[in-house]
Amino acid sequence: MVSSTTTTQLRRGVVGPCILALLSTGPRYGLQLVKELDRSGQLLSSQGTVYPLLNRLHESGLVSSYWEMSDSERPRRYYEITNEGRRELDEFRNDWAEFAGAVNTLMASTKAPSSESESR
Amino acid sequence: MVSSTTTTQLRRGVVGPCILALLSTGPRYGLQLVKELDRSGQLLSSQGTVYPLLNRLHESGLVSSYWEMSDSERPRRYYEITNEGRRELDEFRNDWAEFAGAVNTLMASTKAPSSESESR
DNA sequence: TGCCATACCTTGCACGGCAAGGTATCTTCT
DNA sequence: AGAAGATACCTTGCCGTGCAAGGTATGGCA
Repeated sequence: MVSSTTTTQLRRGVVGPCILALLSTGPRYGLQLVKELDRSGQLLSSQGTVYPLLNRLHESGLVSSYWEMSDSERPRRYYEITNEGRRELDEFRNDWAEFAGAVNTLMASTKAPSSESESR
Repeated sequence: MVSSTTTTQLRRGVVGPCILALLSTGPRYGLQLVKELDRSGQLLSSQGTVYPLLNRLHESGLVSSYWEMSDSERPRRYYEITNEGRRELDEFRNDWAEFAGAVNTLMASTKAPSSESESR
């Protein structure tokens, strides 16, 4: 609040699941995730978020990783979602839907009067 | 993540605006806000969130307050939204819509295949 | 040789929600 | 009268997470 970074606060607890979501469609390496998240709207602003996060996800067993050594490119560390990761992701989708629904409801129900015909 | 309190993280940056939203329909006192938020879904779990938050909102000039002394009831401190508070609230609504939209898009676009017909 | 881009990673800060604890007053029950 | 509970206020200290800033290494290109 007040701070310029309203969205930074909103991101809390969301970036991890977003990464899981991306990984659920296929493996990626760190920088790639940064770029994709960056492109997906306001979901990320720095590498300093992603690498520690990937470590945490790894330690929690939600993702696994492997190095890909090519002799023509930088070595890359790819991450893959695990089954447990998929379970977490599903759970998040539920939590998120419920939470966002609650916020939307509150925001809508307190909105300036125009022609209310609220249900609920 | 991993922690039992996924929603706690989601609440970050949202509770303040929710309070502003409630206040935008009329003044309330602390405990009342706690109860209303509690009832509005998963938006709050403790008084320890609300009172410090109200202080911050007050210091930032987003709300004002006055004491209501009744000889038949506990003294209550009522909070009212200020014009600046309304501005903040509007801004939040935009930020939130955009952010939630980004999350929803990502979550939807990575969802299990059933019969994709993505636009965008 | 120097420089940029790509890739990895760490450190320390700041912020906000939360549990736990604390005070005071009024009512109700025994 | 004394205890218990409800209602109202408030503070303190912890913890997780995102972020800026900084740091390393290697390949390509001029």
